[in-house]
Amino acid sequence: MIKKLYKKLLTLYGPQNWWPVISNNPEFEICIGAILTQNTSWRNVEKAINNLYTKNLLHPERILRIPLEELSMLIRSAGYYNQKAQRLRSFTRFYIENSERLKNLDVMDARRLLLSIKGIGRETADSMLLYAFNKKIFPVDTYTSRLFYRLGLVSEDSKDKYYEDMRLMVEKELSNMNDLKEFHALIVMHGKTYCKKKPLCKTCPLQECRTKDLYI
DNA sequence: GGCCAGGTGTAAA
DNA sequence: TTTACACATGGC
Repeated sequence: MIKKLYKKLLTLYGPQNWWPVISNNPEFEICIGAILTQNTSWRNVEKAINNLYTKNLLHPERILRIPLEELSMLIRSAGYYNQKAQRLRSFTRFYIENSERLKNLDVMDARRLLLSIKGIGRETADSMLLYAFNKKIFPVDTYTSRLFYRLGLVSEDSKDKYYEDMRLMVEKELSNMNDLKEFHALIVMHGKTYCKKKPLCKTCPLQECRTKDLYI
């Protein structure tokens, strides 16, 4: 089922080639982006990342050197800027100390480590692990939860409640790293296009969805 | 002008 | 253990 859905989305939208980066420091930039995009549209995040890039701040040591208030203003467009500036800091401090160790750890050990940082929840941790550290894990986001519910794969649209179930469903069927990256990106693309909170089912190209009564 | 976006932490029930 | 709320800008 998952694999079929993946193929379908791939045919519909083509490879997404996530995660988009602009600096020569993808690993750190992706982690920063993962924090900034928490409950925020990527469009708003891009502006913030561009600001950081322009000021040459997409480096752990540099980003720690500017005043917190200045950092907040640079990422203003990404929303929750006071909170996120603090989160960027605490993550970066962790990153400087642990990034090398992270690379050598088993996925789940690395995950536990990331989750111990304040401001890094499951989705953010899993996004970092997959896209920045190239570890095989599937990040479940709001679009995944919504789509899986509408497909009847989970009994309600609750990301928190079924996070691990949905993650494992995917990891069970997709073992290739690139497939995991693409699938997550494709779900977001499809979500932004059709599978919105106010669904565009009439025109949604996913037959498997349209035939379900649940897909409302 | 309201709704929503690639969530997370905390406090109350 | 679940639920409610704070955090906040910008596009449609």
